[in-house]
Amino acid sequence: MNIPSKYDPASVEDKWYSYWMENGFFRSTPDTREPYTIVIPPPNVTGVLHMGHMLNNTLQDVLIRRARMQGKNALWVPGTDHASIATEARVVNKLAEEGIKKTDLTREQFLEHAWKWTHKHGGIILEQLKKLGASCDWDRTCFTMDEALSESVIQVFVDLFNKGLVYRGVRMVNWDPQALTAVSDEEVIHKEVASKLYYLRYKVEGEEEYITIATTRPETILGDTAVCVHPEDERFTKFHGKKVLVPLIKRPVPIIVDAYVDREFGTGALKITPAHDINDYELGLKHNLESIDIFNDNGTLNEAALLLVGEDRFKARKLIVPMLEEAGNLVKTEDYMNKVGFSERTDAVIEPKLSLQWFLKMKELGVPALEHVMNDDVQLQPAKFKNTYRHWMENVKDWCISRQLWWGHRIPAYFYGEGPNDYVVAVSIEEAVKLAVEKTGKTSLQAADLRQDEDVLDTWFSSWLWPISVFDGIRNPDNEDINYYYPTNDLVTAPEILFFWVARMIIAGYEYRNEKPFNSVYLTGIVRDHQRRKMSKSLGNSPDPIELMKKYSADGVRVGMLFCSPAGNDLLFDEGLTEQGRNFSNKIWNAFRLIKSWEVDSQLEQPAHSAEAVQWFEAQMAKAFIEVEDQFNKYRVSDALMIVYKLFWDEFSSWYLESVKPAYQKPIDALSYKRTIAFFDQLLHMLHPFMPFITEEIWHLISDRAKGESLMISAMPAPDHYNKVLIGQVEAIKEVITHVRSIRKDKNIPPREGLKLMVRTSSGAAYHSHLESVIIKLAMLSGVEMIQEEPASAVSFMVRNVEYFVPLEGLVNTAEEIEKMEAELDYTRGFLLSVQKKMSNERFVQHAPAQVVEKERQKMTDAEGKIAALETQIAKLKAQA
RNA sequence: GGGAGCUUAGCUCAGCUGGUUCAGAGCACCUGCCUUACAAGCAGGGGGUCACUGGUUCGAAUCCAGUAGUUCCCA
Repeated sequence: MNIPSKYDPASVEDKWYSYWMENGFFRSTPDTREPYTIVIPPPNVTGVLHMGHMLNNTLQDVLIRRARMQGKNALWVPGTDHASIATEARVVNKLAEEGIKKTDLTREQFLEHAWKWTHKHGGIILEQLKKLGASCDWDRTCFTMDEALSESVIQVFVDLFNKGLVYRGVRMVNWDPQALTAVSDEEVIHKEVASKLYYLRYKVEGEEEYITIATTRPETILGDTAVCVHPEDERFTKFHGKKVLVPLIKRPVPIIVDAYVDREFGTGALKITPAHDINDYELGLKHNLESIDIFNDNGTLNEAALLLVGEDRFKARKLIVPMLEEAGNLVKTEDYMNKVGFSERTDAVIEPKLSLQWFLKMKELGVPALEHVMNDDVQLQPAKFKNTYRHWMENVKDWCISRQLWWGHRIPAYFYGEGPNDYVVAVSIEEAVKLAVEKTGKTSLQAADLRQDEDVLDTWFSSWLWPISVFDGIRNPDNEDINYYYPTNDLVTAPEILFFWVARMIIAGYEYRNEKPFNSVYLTGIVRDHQRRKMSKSLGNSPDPIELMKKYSADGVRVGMLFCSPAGNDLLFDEGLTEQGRNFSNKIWNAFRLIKSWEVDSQLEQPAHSAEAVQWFEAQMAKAFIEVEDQFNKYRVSDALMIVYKLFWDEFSSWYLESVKPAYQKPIDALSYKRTIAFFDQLLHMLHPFMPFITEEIWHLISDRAKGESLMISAMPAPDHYNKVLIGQVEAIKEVITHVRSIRKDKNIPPREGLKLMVRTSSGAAYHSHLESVIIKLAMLSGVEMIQEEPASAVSFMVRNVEYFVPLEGLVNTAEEIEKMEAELDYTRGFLLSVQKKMSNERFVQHAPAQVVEKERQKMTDAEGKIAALETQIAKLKAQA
């Protein structure tokens, strides 16, 4: 058979993905098995795959494939999120390119465009996930704006409203003047910005005195309604109860006193603009100040500003400074670093703004969600995030759930009049008419008389139901799916959305199922480049995942991602790691090629070295299975992979295969062949969750398989014990072999030239003679001989107190040998001294556990034996010289 | 300003309830090999006062306190 020496993934990956799909291996329906469920964190419907998705979904696929092979009924539910702000922004941009303004369209027309866009681009990302090998049940693909999910959202809103938890109110919100919508606190990103601090003096009314304040936003003075000083600040006592004139517009405003003012900052006097600063707003409420809103929704100044009407806020800032200077109000300007809030979605500077919004009361709802995370009913992996979580939940604020957008779930509130409370909340307009009639007594009210709220709900208000709504558990709370699959097992997501999403899902879970949505949350790190910069489109430092998979194969990229992804730590992605992943594929491929090239001779007896190697590898592999299981239980997927990687590369390829490998063009015995194939088969099982494609390919090539058989649905071996003693013995003979190889290299002896190894045991040290034939084979020896007297002219070494000699006539440099041994003797003496010191310390012998003391005693006798052996050898060598 | 975390080899990180699995892994590096499975490879090898200072202890990378640097979250 002629198999190429390089594995070619391109021809393999699509073939097996189709095979899996055709056979319905990804599908799941409730049955009597234990379920294992993951719901995907739904990516934005119009998004494209980035490195964060790659990491996230690789992890999910590893978990789900492993669970499936462990005999669980594994279900991974895929889907997408409508992402109102992001998607609407894209649609607006696209329309703008076509010369269409959103304001020219009706809501219905705009939504038509948005749906078209969604259908065109939606699902691209899901197709990309298939390339990665994601074993989702695609028949269950959900979208947050599917009918069932939308109805669930509306039903929940109505329910929460009826429970008195949803309310409408005027609040200071984070206004995005570009998207023209309020955004939640969590969607505001604070960044340090170099700006200026302007010192402005306000004339005291009726006097020739001035109060100087400092501000970074001079344009907002037009909305000032007070100046505030600290009550105990003596500099200002004389002004208490007086008024100052706002510069330029000369509006008299009161000087108020409040301990809120930081006397040390700026001048110790603070201008108060309740409409445009959250702290000022609070003070305004406390002191009954007027609130003057000087901005339009798009960030330009309105009539209330009196000056610079129609100018953008940043232009107004530039323009007002010279005006203030001319009027004699500008005292000085300083450079200043301050934190400014930016919109996560549009990057516009957030404007604090008073507006009428819908809110959800969070305090009460949050109680079980906090409790069940703190007591580990819901486990955060890694647990360090519990602190952060608690901090947030203990300080949770009401959630502003309305957005001034069209793309999303429209708020089901229907107004029948102009009053602030002239509305009803209902799941449908028919229901709303009924309620409105009831509420008003006006039996003549009809659907046409009602006007639905224009706003839509925050996207997270639908995704917080995701683990329930994908199983239709809101509308049909007792259906078979939700009863079987919920709560789900693991959620894999980024810590950045711990509060946006994870916390709220937990809240919704307890509110609507009286049960957690998932057992564990695996928080992945952020994918960064090797300079620790976050990977982003704007920096251009993110590789295209699809290109990466083309270059290094899906398996290679999966392995590359996992190599650098300890849970909760950011990962520094490096293309070198995907290369390592690809190289690993190749290694597996070549091991397969080797085995496949063997010819079997059933007449042949199994050689001793093969029998020994088989026994040993069986133990070594069982050990690895047990360790992998342990790592998975700790969600240390990266470490689990490393165990498999080393098992395959070092133990299996470098030690085991080299031991059983027949000489060139010689056949192998049937028993060794059979065992080797069986080992390979098990290794493929172990590897499959990480590298599904190459393992499936080889699994089909290595033995005859029936139609419809697949590695992905075959059972994962689960040994529960292994021969620890044997593994320890093999570790010792590996050292022996390495020593011999090293001597060979030092002395430049070609591999063909057989060396003789002599062994001397004393003081009870054990030489593992049953493993001798492995030593002979791998160290390429001509023979092994047990001796009493050390031979003349030999290089020697010690492994675990057994002395080994390689006689090398004419090649031994006696002086060098002596030097080497004396160095080792020195070290061992020092070591012995430190142990003796410990043993002669009575407090150690008394306080330390007996086991520890016993170990120390053993070390002492070992070292003593070693010293004795070295001393006699050195003496002998010296006598010769 | 408040809170949390991190600091171990050139890089990325393991080291759980203090004691030979204690100074480890992978990559990178150095040396020699195109040895018929694999140069995307094989064999051999060199790297670290465990940030600093003090404390607890018979014993500290590990526990405690402080210092410095660094990252993140919240305001």
